[in-house]
Amino acid sequence: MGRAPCCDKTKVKRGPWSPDDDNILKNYLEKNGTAGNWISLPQKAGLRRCGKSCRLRWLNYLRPDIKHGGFTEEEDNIILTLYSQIGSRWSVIAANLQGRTDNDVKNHWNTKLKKKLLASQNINLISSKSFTNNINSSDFNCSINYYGILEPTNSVVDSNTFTSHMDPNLTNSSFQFPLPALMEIQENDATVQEDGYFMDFSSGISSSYYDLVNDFDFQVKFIGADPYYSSSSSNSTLVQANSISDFDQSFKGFEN
DNA sequence: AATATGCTCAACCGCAGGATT
DNA sequence: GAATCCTGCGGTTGAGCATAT
Repeated sequence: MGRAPCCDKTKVKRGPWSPDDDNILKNYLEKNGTAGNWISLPQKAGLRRCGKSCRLRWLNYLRPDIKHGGFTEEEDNIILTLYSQIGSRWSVIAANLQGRTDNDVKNHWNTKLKKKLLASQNINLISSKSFTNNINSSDFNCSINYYGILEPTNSVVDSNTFTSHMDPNLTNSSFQFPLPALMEIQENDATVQEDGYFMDFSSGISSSYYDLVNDFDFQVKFIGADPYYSSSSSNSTLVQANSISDFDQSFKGFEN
């Protein structure tokens, strides 16, 4: 049995808000506030709307301090910087922009900034730098080198994010850098219990999970533009492998 | 002018987690 | 400590508009 719905969908109005609905909600909130309960608010205010819908309408549109209209260059830069640091934590990013909501920032990112970033990557790839990360702990020793192969390209990788998750019980590393379409990954002397690797080419995100039983030493190369790339996320391709040989098999065709 | 395609953004959904009972 | 309620969040959807063919 699933979770009970927050309201009876057959008895509430859905879809776009009318100016009348907006006025009722705005007037009620200005007089009474939420009284700490959005769920009962629509009934008290005389609105045939779900409480969650009222909350969203107020926070994203009706609040007096909301800034409507296009984003400035400065705001774009803040979003790009924060996204590169913390990823899609839109509420945190929005909190750094006066009068912007998480929904606004998210929409702006999805429709404008992502494309802007990708366009800039195609130029910046020429100046990509190699990336090295070393992780050490008493039980775990792993050296990872990521080499960006510096070559201009028109191919697009749909993210600038490459994330590697170490065994969370020991250490955890997450880092991001411009992901070149041509790159070489070399991983040596990691200790593995359960091999699990996946690459999601629609997002450009790759993860590898390490545990602690078997030693291994391997090198993975994928060279060439990503043939799995699709501009539509609904057509995303997930390549999954349970072993290094499976993983290598998945990359046949990348290699020269 | 008609139709197809792409883009934007408001709104919805389900889930996680904190608060309350 | 368990169950329930409520809020806040990020992902997704789809109507309406703009642009291309």
